Amino acid sequence: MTLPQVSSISPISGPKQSAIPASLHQIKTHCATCSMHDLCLPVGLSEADISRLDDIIRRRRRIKRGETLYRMGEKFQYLYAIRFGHFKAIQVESSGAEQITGFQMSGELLGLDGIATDIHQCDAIALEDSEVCEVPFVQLEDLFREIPGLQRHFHRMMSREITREQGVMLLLGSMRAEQRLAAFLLNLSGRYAARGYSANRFQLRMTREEIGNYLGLTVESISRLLTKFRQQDWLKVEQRELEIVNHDELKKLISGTPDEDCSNA
Amino acid sequence: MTLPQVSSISPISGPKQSAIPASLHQIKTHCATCSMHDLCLPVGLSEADISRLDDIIRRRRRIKRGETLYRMGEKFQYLYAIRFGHFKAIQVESSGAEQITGFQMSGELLGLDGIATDIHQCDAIALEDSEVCEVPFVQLEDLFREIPGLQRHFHRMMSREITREQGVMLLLGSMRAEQRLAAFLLNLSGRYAARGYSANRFQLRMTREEIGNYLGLTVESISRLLTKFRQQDWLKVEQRELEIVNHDELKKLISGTPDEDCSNA
DNA sequence: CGTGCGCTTGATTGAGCTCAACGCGCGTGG
DNA sequence: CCACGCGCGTTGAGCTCAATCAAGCGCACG
Repeated sequence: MTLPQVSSISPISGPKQSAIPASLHQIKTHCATCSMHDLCLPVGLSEADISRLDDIIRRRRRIKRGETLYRMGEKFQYLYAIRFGHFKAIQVESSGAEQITGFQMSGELLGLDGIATDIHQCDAIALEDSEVCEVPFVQLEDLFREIPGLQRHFHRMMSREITREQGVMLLLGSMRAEQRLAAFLLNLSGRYAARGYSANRFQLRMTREEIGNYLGLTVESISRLLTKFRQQDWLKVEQRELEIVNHDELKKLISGTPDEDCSNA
Repeated sequence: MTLPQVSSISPISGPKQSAIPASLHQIKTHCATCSMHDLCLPVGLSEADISRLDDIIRRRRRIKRGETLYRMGEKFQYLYAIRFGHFKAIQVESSGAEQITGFQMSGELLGLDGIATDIHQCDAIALEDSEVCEVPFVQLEDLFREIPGLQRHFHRMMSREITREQGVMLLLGSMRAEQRLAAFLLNLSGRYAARGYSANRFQLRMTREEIGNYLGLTVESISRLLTKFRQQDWLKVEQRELEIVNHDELKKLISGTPDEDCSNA
């Protein structure tokens, strides 16, 4: 029940907890002081508007590692903005096969899959102890009518999710194993960079199994590829600790067509 | 240069052109009389509200087979509601590799990928002579503030696009070739059924090449699989003409895990 | 101190790719 | 009118990349 340890993730620009009385912290969520502020919210939103948003976000939820935030088939009521932590979203097929459709991190939104039918279409599971803001969607939609900038921002976030998934389709549909893993690692790298963390050193929050599942590969393949990348001095890997040593080679690998000869044919 | 043969797709409930003066047809789009009405619009929208929507849709566009509706990199301004016809959306990679991320048909929306950055992220190409309504997005967002039901409906459509893509990720990430094709055919079947066409007999609007690209397989694989399905009497195929004979076997194939023994282990 | 999970590595297999040839229908031009 | 080329589809043969199967290691945790 303590305050989230925002300091532990140490964004480049730390929260400015300036003049807000401590007592208020317990009843308001304070988007204004959230470190993920500028990922969740449009730039230039007024103090007053932020406060109105705060007003409808009545609850924060802590989700421990391995726990589910919501499950497929449950009624959809809330969107969740991740304050800190990591999640995976998984789709379970009738046969029982699981497919991870995404890994979400702080500043990203969970629950968009539920809007279509008012029923969640996938499970969201915490990869580590995490915290989310619970945003009642009906009230959020009401607020859109009063804060056009917020509406626009929300549409952008949904659209970004659509294009993100299109990128994954490209990956799954037309890349070979090496390329998939390289693309995955660079994607993580970029997202950490956008959050003010190192683009080159970070911790994998998911197992090899989960990476493989996401990329349409097996654990063994992931393991072998990581070994290979390490041997080529493109990365350093030790358990979950990862360092990207040769960003460029990984990039080349992705865009490099199987037939390299087309460069000066 | 002839008119698209709307009659050839013969929806169950044809447009009711009742009492509207012919002259008006040229300046208004008339969602009310569009046969895709109930796919595009929320149920229970008032006449007045529909008319307001009509007012912002100033243009219909005809797109001939093979022409692009919009291209990656172009400025995003409009959403497009397909009145009739079929499109494919393709993502082009830096290396030049193409990936088809979806096939859209009448009553579906195109352009959602552009909202995030105001730049289209993929190409939309007509698979046959088609017609779309051009909806200026900025004005549509304004309208959302005044017609909550329309806002809600739009959010549902975006969310449906997200879950649709998640389904494709499941397909690409964890299904074998047979299952992918079966899932694809049943998906088409369901969508035609929802439009009042036959669920079991329809025409493929795309080449084998395009199907393969979409499913992460080669033309040859698609061809072989179609032959196989035909030999098992699950389908009849002749050129683009397709009839699903054994719906159930196809369904079983999809959900059937490779190891069948887990049913009563 | 065992037990299990996550990870790695090796050996083998096989699904789907690649390459190649061919057929068919259709439009185009001689 | 036929010849030709071309796009689309089919089929076969061989190969390859990643899956599967199998074994073992190390660390965390009861």
